[in-house]
Amino acid sequence: MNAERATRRFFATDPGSLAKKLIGQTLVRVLDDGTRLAGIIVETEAYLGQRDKAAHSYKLHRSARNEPMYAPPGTAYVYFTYGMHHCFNVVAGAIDEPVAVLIRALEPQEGESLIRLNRSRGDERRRENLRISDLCSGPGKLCQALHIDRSLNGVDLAMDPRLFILRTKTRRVADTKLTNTVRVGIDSAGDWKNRRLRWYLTASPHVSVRKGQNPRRQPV
DNA sequence: ATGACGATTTACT
DNA sequence: GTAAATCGTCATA
Repeated sequence: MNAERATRRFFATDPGSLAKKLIGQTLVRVLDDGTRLAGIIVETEAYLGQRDKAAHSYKLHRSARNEPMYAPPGTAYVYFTYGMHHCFNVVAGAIDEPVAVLIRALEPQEGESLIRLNRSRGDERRRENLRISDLCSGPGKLCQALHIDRSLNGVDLAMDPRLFILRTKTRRVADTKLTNTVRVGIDSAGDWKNRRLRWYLTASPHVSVRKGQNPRRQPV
């Protein structure tokens, strides 16, 4: 209802603002066979570029890996980490300004059965036991769930048929429904690890980690 | 050429 | 709580 594909203009803002705007919007992945997988974005983190010690683009570092961060806003930056996981970012700001928003968690919306299969690694027992809140509750999990890998690195989210953001124009999640806290997994970022550049939908059970709470012990 | 490490996830003690 | 899995990237030589 009243949903439109996000255009370049939507992404052309500072990463903190985009991180907040993205909460509540829908991430859509269309597979080559036309299958559609989607989820509502419930958790994001902003990476501020040149001055941000936790960003891949700290001090304007530029390499083959993070090249998409220098591309126009609305570009996908997908990278491979820990030898086994992918992370998906939305490039923000302006061209040659390497800032981005990491998408950290989704509430599954379309294609749950295939998402469940993607997350089960061929283990039927595991597929049955996965809770809905385990499907996309982390940056690596949601990439595995929606088949997002380096083949989508650098694509234009405003134009590419395989990956885009569906934006509900008349709705926007109120700040009062969001928790704003420190980013996850950036322990070596010095004082930047204390900056509150992470946002999540406070009431959502699909968030990756909560302050002082082990996600594995969350009730169904 | 080599070694350390990572914007993570999972299983296990 | 701790540790393993697993490999591309980066800094150093």
